[in-house]
Amino acid sequence: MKIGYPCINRSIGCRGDRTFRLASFTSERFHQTVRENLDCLQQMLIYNVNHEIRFFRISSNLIPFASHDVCDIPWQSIYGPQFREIGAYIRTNNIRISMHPGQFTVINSPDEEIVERSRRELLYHSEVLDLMELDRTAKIQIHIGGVYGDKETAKRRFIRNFNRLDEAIRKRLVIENDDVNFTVQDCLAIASELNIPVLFDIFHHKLLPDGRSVLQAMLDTAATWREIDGLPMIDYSSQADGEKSGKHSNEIERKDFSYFLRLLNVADFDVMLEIKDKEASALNAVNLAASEPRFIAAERQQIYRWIHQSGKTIERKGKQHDSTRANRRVKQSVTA
DNA sequence: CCCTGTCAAGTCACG
DNA sequence: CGTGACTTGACAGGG
Repeated sequence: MKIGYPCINRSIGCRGDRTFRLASFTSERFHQTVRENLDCLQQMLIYNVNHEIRFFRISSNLIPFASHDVCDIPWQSIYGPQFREIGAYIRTNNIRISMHPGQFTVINSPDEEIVERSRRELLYHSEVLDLMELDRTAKIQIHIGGVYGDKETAKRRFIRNFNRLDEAIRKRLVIENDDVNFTVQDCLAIASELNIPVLFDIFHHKLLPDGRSVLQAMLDTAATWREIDGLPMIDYSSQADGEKSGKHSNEIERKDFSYFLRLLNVADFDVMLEIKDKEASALNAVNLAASEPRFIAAERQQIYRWIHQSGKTIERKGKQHDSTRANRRVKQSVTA
């Protein structure tokens, strides 16, 4: 198991996701920002290795406007040497890498132009990973997309459009359950047709359950990852205390995470912590995992209940207007 | 310095 | 119909 955090490190004084306004796009501005982002990426990776954090999500902002018409700069060749250097560091230190394109990447859209823009955005992501010469365990995770009033048709269109994507994209693409439209079950159905992995998001699953227990969802999604894809990835986060249902918590909750850790004894994953305070939680998580306490019999019942909560205890936002009540319910179901 | 309107992109739900 | 939310709030202009 590796533990990681997404995109930015808040304690080293640089960010790897600097960008600028489209209106202020110039060659100078572009190069300045890309240099800054790549240098910072190297610093973040070094920080991670020094702190035993061996999983990292690279920001989609690494190369701003990379897939936009405005960008005719051959960044692939210009920054090729630095990409190879970063890739060598990643391989040497056995770091797992993922990327997660934005919500504008929708390959099941009925609008062909949106599909094409999405393809170009995905191509940019695959180029970054290819330039680093990473094997196909470096993944690009996306959601299925929109429903457009007919989920089955939307799923069929995802499958059809996936098959039209470049091989460089297809070999890295993994699909993730979301919190409003497509469940783990939906993703598994699509994945079995396309023979691609499903990345399990545990928090989304609690917000949009499909009847599976957390453990069952972990086992079923893990089974979609072949040897060549690497260890299954999982997105871990939990409910922000006292906030609207669906909001990620600001820091890791030790108890919830320690229960989660027990499940990793059953099915091994690389764990991405989608938590606001980033590397701070990753450090905590690494320490918690390192000091993984022995399984205590007295906790068996609690852990069993945690494993088997299907998510029905959490109301969807919107249907539950009294969010504090929903949040209290979430908390109870986790800590009961 | 601080304030704030706005930002490449899509979809959906809320009010 | 306008706004917020989403993997990540930050940029940029004005006071």
